Amino acid sequence: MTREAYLNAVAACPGHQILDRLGDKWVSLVLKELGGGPRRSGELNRALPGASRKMLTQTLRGLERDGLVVRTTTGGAPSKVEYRLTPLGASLHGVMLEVVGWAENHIAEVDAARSAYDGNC
Amino acid sequence: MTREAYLNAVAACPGHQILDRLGDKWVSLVLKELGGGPRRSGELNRALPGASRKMLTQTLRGLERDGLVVRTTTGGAPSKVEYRLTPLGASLHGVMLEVVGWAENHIAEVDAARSAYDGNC
DNA sequence: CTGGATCCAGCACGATACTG
DNA sequence: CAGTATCGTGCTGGATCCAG
Repeated sequence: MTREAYLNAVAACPGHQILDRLGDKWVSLVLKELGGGPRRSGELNRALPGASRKMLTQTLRGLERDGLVVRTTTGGAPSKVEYRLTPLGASLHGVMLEVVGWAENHIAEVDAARSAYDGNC
Repeated sequence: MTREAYLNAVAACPGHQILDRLGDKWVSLVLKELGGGPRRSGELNRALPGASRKMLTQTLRGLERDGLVVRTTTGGAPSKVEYRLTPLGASLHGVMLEVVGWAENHIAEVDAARSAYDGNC
């Protein structure tokens, strides 16, 4: 019970919610893609060959729900749907880029540490 | 095969590796805890009641392997183990704090968006 | 005190087929 | 073209027991 309460507290923590989102496998990729401008659903599918349509939709729904992405439907026979970042989403994208920047600057150290660790056992 | 190749490419991306780490449920909590100074294993267990010892160890091993955390054993009968952040780890901790800061500044907007989304259905 | 090994349940994800 | 529903499965993570 204590555990459950603790877990709830953790889940309610703002930082954790966002960290969770960013950690989500596809969120960062979608954010990155959308950071380059609005995209159609099909374009995202093609740009992210590793993501099943299910996951893509799921991810986009989540982002939409959080107000990070806007979904625009231009209903026609060949339905067209466009996704684009909201200002809020763009802002988060910016933060994400900082993390990515850190990663690129320090990945060498991490790799070195990994090699050392694996080598020494 | 294309998918697999793509997934490998994604996995190899520095940004993704770090994002994955930060997104890991316990990493952020451990980082936060260790950001307050070195901790003994038992202390971490008590500080993070939601984490099973298995996950804690697993998480710490990962961080250690990445050179973000140092594990110091003072072998005695009652073995004592201390974990503390490396400079690299502290650096990542700083980046994480930026994300957390963003989260705290914008969580209200996210919550509002969620309410609106859930309300309209 | 620390942490590895094992067993098992829950769920997250992918594939497929179907609606509009 | 865009999205949903269903089903099967592989992996993640928790509980427990055991060793140093």
